[in-house]
Amino acid sequence: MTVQPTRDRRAERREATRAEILQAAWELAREQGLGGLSLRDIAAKIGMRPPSLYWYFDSKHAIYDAMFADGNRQLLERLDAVKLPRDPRAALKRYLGAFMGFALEEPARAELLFQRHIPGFTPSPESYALAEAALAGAVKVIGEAGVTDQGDIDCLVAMTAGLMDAQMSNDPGGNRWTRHLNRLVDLLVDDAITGSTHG
Amino acid sequence: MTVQPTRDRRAERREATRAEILQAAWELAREQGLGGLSLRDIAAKIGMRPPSLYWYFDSKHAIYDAMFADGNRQLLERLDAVKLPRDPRAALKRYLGAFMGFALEEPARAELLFQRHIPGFTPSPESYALAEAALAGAVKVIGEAGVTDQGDIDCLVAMTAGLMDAQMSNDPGGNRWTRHLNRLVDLLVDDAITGSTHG
DNA sequence: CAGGACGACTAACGATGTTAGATAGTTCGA
DNA sequence: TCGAACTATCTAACATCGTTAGTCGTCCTG
Repeated sequence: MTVQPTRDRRAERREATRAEILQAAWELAREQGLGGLSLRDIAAKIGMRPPSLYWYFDSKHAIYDAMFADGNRQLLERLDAVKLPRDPRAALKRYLGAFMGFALEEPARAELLFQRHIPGFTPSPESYALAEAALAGAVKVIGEAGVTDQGDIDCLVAMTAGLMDAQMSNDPGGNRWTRHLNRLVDLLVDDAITGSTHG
Repeated sequence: MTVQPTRDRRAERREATRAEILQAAWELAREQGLGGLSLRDIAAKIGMRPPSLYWYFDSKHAIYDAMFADGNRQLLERLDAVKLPRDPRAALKRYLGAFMGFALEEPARAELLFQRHIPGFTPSPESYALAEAALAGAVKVIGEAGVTDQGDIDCLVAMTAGLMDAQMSNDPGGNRWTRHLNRLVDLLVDDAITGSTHG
């Protein structure tokens, strides 16, 4: 009976190269925008020829998909690390604020995760599940703040996304829109709560 | 002394061909999405070879730019035609509702006008001025409803865009998000007004 | 040690936007 | 009226892109 190797060095190496490709892709996306990402540049950055990338990814979209999953994992990690105040309302503000901070700190990442910017790209179900997990986290905090009606939740989410989008598009690096987050959260949550008690 | 021609038939013909190109572009954008637009398809649709398009437009981006201007003119026309109720608040709701209706009735057009979807495309100053004119119209109606603070205006605009974006992305053809427009308008306008009177 | 999986390569394809250059047809001034 | 200039189209070609096919050495394994 042969001794089972405790590590699969080949798989480790393969995974390491995959990670290297993704890292190069992220760097290039940061440098020259998400749309200007080319397989040739990625390959060049890690000392490869473009076709070799196909050993690790099925297509360019597969790379985008891996980046999408990657970004959402970063988001989940960030949101998990947020220290939430006891007060549910304050917790909600902190949570959504962290979300916005995450989105704004890396435009290319936000472009991939929150805007539909790559023509023809749709996240795979597995990757999209990560995005839904992040949304589910938000819904949980929203619920703890007393907002449970789906319509009210939709409003909160859309409003947050609207602020984030306007901020990214029109005033990146500033706070012209983000500064209104807390006020709008109060407004919507108050209205949702009083509305629900009235039946 | 020569008789001045009352019409420049050549210029008319040229302008007609330009319009024909744009119409073909719109049709293709509707059929196969804004991103899937190719000069070859446009040329084929009007019985031309791709390079001939360059006699009428400097580049593919120039075609996008003309479409952007075109779409914004449609928007301005639509908004101008809206019959506004006397009541300023109702007028605002009607106005923003018309805006949303316009955006949702043709996804490809909305994609071009309101989302940043074409990599590397930025509207020319002249075309962008049209977009700003549309926004100025909204600001006017918002002001007549009693909202004059820039922050409050930003909130209203971002909220409307957020609803529209969510609606287009997640439930095209439905009203899951748009149905909240009037309620949110009331909410924001009320808050803006009471806030301003408090100094 | 032999065979197969791994991991890279070169060559090439089809599609894209775009440029260069030739060529008809049209207009207009000398 | 004739030739020059402009208009409007074409063909040929290029660079770039994502992608596929086929090849070759290397490493692990049975």
